[in-house]
Amino acid sequence: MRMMISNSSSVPIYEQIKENIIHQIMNHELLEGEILPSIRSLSKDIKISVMTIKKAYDELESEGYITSIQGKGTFVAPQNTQLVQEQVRREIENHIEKAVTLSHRFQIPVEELTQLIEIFDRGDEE
Amino acid sequence: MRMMISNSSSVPIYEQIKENIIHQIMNHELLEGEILPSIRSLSKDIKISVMTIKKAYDELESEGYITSIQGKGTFVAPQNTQLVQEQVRREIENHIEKAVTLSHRFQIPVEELTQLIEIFDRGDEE
DNA sequence: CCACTGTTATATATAGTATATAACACTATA
DNA sequence: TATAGTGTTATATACTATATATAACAGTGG
Repeated sequence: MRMMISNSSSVPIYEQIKENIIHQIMNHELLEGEILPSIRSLSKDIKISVMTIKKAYDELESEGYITSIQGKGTFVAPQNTQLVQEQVRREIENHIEKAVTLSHRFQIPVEELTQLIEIFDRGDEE
Repeated sequence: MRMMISNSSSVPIYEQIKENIIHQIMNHELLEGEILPSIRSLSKDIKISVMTIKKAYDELESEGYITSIQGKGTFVAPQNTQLVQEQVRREIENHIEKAVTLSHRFQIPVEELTQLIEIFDRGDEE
């Protein structure tokens, strides 16, 4: 499993692990039902304490991303696509709203925002 | 001075104070050269330890927002408008880029983003 | 001198983060 | 059934960030 951890970051290690896994689920690099590395193996792999991995997995489970089964392992939970879509829309709205608010505050024409969208829209497709 | 502090927030108090003052400077509610409340008076006012206020002011000073003069007080530093504009543009670009990336990842047409801009653009002017 | 500024230092408390270790419980399999 | 792998729970320890309280020091201005 791909997992980049910065030990010096101010972001807690368990948060980095969470973000990493959520990101992989969102990008379908991890699929529904797929098994995650066991707590102990991931612990050895990235040299992080078992308890820290456990904390990350616990929170991911309580947030509905994964499911742990004692004795078997930890698996990617079925995605509630509608819920995900709603969360994503909310996140997008937040970004746009903040951008617009900043434009107003500093008198930047909103046309520049639409231009930025076009630029990133092109530059982002691979 | 207007200052809302949430004691239960996960955001540190000194960070909340910083954000609050930066926001007021950005919105020209605090003007260049204007004097800020003294550390002790603000401490009494919002019932926060002197040292916490000091920490907030220290960081604001090292970030160039304010200037402290021993025995006199703490003042809003002259704004480097060009630098501010650049920072704002960078922040706006970040928001737009994230919104576009999410749209791509979840196959939401970017046209919806431009629509959102229009909506917030209208809704935001008072 | 006095009353207000900011500055520095010390001690203390609490919470979050991270580690190490151990024991327990469940599953699958040789 | 023994064993080796899972997750779970508990305990102790350490470090850091945050926040508080208190005190003393230093500069400004009336």
